[in-house]
Amino acid sequence: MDGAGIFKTPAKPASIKDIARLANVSHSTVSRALHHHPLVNEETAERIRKLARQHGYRPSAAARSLVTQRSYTIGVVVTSISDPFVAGVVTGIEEVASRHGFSVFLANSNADPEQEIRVVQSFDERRVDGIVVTSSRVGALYVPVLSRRQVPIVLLNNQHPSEFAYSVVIDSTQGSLDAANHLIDLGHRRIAYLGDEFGRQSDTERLSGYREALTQAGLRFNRELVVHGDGKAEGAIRPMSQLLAHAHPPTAVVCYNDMSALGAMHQIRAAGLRVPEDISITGFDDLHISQFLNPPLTTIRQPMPEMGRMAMETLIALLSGNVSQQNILVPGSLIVRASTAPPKEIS
Amino acid sequence: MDGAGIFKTPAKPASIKDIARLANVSHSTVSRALHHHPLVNEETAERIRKLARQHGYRPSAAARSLVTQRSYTIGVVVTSISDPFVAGVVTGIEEVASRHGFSVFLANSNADPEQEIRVVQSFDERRVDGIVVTSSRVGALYVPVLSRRQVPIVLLNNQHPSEFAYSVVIDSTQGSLDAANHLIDLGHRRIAYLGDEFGRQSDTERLSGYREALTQAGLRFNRELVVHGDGKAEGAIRPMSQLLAHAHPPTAVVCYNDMSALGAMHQIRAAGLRVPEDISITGFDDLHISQFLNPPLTTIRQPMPEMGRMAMETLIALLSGNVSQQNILVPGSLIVRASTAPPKEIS
DNA sequence: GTCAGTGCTGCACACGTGTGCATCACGGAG
DNA sequence: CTCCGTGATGCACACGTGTGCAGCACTGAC
Repeated sequence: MDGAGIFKTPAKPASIKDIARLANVSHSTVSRALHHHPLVNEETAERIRKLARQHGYRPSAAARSLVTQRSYTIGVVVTSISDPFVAGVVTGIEEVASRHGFSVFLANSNADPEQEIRVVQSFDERRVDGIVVTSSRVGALYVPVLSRRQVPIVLLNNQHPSEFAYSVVIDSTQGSLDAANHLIDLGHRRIAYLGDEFGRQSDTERLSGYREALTQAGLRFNRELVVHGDGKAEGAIRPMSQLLAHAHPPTAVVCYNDMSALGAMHQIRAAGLRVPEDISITGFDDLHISQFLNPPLTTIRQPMPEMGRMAMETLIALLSGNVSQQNILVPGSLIVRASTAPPKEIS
Repeated sequence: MDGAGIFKTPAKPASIKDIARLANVSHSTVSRALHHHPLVNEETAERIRKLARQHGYRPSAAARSLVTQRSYTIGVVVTSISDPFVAGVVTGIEEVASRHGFSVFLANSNADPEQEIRVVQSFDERRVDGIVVTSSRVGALYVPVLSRRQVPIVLLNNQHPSEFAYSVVIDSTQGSLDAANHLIDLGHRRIAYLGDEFGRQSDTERLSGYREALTQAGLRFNRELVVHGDGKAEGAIRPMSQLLAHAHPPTAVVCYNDMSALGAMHQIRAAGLRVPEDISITGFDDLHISQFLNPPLTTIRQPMPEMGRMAMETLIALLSGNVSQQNILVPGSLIVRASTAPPKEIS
């Protein structure tokens, strides 16, 4: 917050002028030599480059970006990097960014609007060339920044889809429908949905996918079988025990994501029941750990790094002036594992 | 890699001179007004600040850092942000950094020396005020940067501890000793160690902690019960099946970390055995998911965000010229859960 | 009326880099 | 010898901000 205080002065790095002095030329010539400008004599250029190498000269990105009006940095806002889904996405973003010479600023918002404002302000001062936002719940805050400077913003699995032009989004509806259909195919008739009360857009879509599957199969939609957690494992405990306390508990649960599924399974075991013998469970994400769970989790895979890559590539396309597909809808894929099985009895 | 190409020019943000023109003063006065310099008339200062607010003026960090010789950025190098341990640490780092007005550059090295060099070079060009490195295997690469510029570097759970002055490290030896002692107290006599072939320093320490526990308990150390994975779940499959194929399989396994334990448990079940009835398992880290596993994992907790916070606070202390404790050894704590139990029979 | 003091403001430079334009040396053609 | 083209280099400015120092207007004391 303050950043003030007495600072120990580090050794000043070599500047372009230092190299120029050593080579007995002007700093312009050094600049051109390092950029392989054709107008510089090849011999002197090589001599300059050698000197620069020897003295470990690194051009100051700050000075350069001051004149070029381009920082070659992007800002990434996430709710929490501890969220494994987010981490997977950021991996993809960073990979593409680094390959194209961009550095990435990472900032957590903790889903706190005030913090999110501060983050955007700092990105603004840093003059980032673009911004990627994952799973934000406060999309509206970006409008001022977007309109004042023309910084391209790409939203990834955002909760306010219509607000912005560019986005990468998983097909939640279809994924959830696939998960529910899988359970129906196995013979389940009483299927619950365990959602995320904070997942404004995605929760709505996943709920409607689940609902559509029921409708298509001629099953009636039961409000009592819809409960909500917070998208985390611990948050699934209460809603799951709520389902278990029901007079006719479900034989299967479609969970908002893998972490919710993890918490749900934990609570099912705590109640002395087994997965999938007593209750089948599906997740959403296919986190790396999900295949190693006991039982391994049936889920809808989101290609997280790939989605991150797409977001960053969209950003780069925008920065290059290329027209880019505005809204990318990414299909999920059903991964069947051992957490789902036919129900014990016809209920 | 290139970063070149035709760029769409975004709207140029308001500069300090624009505000100066609007306020009919020189840019110096604007600068002073915004910094609440006492020599500026309070009325005009307020007028200037209002104008700046209205026009959404944000000072350019690049220009500022050019003259102040301070970027208020730090670089964080990690092997992979997808690693949940790393993500936990970065959360702590980012929290403290943001609170002190620092922005953080995040870069993955993928444990690739070449990539790590590129990362350090880019941090160098960005003139970061400090660097945090987590779990690096290639510490020696930082020496050139460290010596040329005087950029403070803090290493977190690094594998080359003696190379640098400042570090935050978990007490691996004691943690591993605690885990092994816990198993011995439960009555286990044939205890295996499943390590990480890449964890140069930490693996050595955890192995020696395990070994010391055996010695103290009067148990003989058996080379055949020491196997190595790669610190990831899938990497634990092969060494674990190796242990299971042994003529006298162990009744308990001390694992290098939670992810290895996850893979080991998976393989144990694949062999038709149960945890903890047939084999007890301990981990190291206490990842967020570990409490929700089936069975919940007994492990040594590393306070990941806290360690990240300590690393960043060390950095800030160094930047403020305060002397700081050079090497912080963080104690782990044994968390007993259901993956450990007394052995079935006396072996 | 002069002078010192005070309160405020602008000038001018610095930070490190990129680049349009002028300049310079040189060589060849007329 | 003059003229002009060519290849290489430097000058000078710009980018946006911070700051030492000079300078201004005004006030009050003598």
